[in-house]
Amino acid sequence: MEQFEILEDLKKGILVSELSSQVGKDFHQNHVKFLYDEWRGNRLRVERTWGDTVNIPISIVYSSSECLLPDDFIQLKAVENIQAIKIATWNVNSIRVRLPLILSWLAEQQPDIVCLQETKVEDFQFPEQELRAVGYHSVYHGQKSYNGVAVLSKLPIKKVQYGFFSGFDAENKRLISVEIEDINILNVYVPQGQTTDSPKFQYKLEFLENLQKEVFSTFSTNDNVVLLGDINIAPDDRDVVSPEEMKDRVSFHPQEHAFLDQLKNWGLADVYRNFHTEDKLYSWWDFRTRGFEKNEGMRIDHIWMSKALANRCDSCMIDTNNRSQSKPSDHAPVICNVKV
DNA sequence: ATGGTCGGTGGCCGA
Repeated sequence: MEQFEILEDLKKGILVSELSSQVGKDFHQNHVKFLYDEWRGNRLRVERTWGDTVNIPISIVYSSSECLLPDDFIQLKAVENIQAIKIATWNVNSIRVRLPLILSWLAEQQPDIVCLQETKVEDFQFPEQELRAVGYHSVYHGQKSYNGVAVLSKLPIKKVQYGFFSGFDAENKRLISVEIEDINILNVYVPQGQTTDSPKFQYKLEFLENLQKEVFSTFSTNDNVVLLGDINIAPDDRDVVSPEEMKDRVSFHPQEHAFLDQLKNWGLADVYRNFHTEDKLYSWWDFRTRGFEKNEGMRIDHIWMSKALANRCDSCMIDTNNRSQSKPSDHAPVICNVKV
């Protein structure tokens, strides 16, 4: 995306006219949209000097009636001013139905980065305008009816990777990766798997193998890596209602646990467990059995972080509040805080 | 409780 190329100039600070002539004829909608997003989100400083006689620049706060002028000096606010980055993951089970709940949740929680799964919309139907109006950039990778992943961010998104680097499973939109600040995030919706005797379970295992390859071959253990999303695996006995009943079943199968062990061995940590060690703390509850009312569910939505990042993470919680509101998702958001 | 409830689609599927 073209706007990433102007980030360095914007960090140093530049006149709108200079930026425009530097970029040349490619200075079009994308750049302008990006600048206004940053300004609206209070991440862009706009200094205006009126005429030649009065040389004291005035800081212009965004409003819907304001425009950027050629003589405005603009600068992205320094990263040092941000003390922490709040990152969330949430399987929303249709972004169209969930949008009102998502908007009220964004206003309440003010996360910096939100990774969504099961958006269930094609890209042309993604509610980009509504999210931009409340200060979020979005990148999305969707399809009709099923799957679909997206990342919302208050901070500029430096790079986007749609799907697997290898091209695996291109027809299912279950993975989107982004680079924001110094953090590489892989947002994934792992296949559910149905039952262990189903071909869908074989697909799940194949998907996990490819996901592992994606992480291990793209990054080194020293990189700031976050693998998060609807992982569709309950890691241990504490994460299901009955370990005995779940033994060898889908979402609790030894082959799925082997995948999580490999993540651990490579150097990733399920950060939720750094802060909460009790059992029966779930992130998903079955609609059909009215699981939420009985607190019968599974903890299948996780945030896995490489060592350096996990050390910067000072909290992680499952936000069950909005699960009690009208039209909830069957998943609750998982939110963590990463110090800068 | 081997059902139940959601969401999306198009005349049943996936979770």
